[in-house]
Amino acid sequence: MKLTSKGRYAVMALVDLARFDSINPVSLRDISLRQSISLDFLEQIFSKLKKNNIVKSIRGINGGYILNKDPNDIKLTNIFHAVDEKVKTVQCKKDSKKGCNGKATKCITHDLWDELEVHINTFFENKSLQDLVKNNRDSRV
Amino acid sequence: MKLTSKGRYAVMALVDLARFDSINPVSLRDISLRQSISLDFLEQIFSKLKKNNIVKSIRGINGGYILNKDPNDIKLTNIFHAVDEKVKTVQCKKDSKKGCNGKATKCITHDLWDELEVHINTFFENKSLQDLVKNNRDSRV
DNA sequence: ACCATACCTGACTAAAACGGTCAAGTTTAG
DNA sequence: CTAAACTTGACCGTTTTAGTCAGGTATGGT
Ligand code: FES
Ligand code: FES
Repeated sequence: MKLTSKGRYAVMALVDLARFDSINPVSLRDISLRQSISLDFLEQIFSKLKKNNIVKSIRGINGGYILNKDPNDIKLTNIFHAVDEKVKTVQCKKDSKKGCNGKATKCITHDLWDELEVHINTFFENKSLQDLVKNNRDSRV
Repeated sequence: MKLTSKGRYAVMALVDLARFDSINPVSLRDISLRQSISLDFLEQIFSKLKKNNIVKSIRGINGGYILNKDPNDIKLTNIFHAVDEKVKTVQCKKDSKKGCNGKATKCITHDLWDELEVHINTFFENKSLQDLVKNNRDSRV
């Protein structure tokens, strides 16, 4: 299971973006300053977000990024997937017939981790960017 | 968030132990062989489990470990806590007034991670060792 | 035309975490 | 008295993390 800074920052940056992009594109510099995230790191992250069609870029002066979809249609799952944070709790390869112990049968705890995986993914699938923006409406930076 | 081999092995080993400890203490050697876990690593893990009163040790020949509580009373939460796998999704210190960004206010995604933390912990609190043993009754190694 | 702004790309790296191993015990049953 | 099993703590190679650095390229405002 992975939940690292990359994923955390991705979500943070997108919430920021969603709140400010209504008028103009938002530059990474602004996000960097507002959220205290390294600019270089943000560029790395947004490169991936762009490849996954979550944001669009506008180059040149006054350029920046804008969302490529409705915030309601951007689920946390999508974001994590874009930045390669996989919620993977089982150790074995899902399709393989072998267990994580190298034996022919699944290990003694396989079902448990699988259940947990579903549990967590459900959480991420039910949360959209819009939900997060809504919760932050009153506490503007 | 952490979910590493140590936690996984701890659960795996305890399920194994729970299934075999009815008659005699179970030696780590046996668990090691049955579950394909390094013996040295198991010793490290069981040392912690013992400190947290989850298992008892019986020294000498024919010794081994036995559970220190009813399998129904051993929740996964307890196991993870014992081996220092903390389900910690927020980045900031909970009690601190400062956010993970160093600012005075909580970061824009703090509530989200907090909610996730509760979501996962609930899962672990509702699962006991007994539940896992039950599910493996039919598929004996 | 120019140039500042902002996106874009890839290589690089210090530090931490992971997944153990190794060594040197101590305790107890048989 | 000795072998089996627990006990403790140091150690370490590899991988991942969380960025940094260095150089681009595109574009629009003046
Ligand atoms: S996690 Fe799938 S076999 Fe162990
Ligand atoms: S996670 Fe608590 S302030 Fe960011």
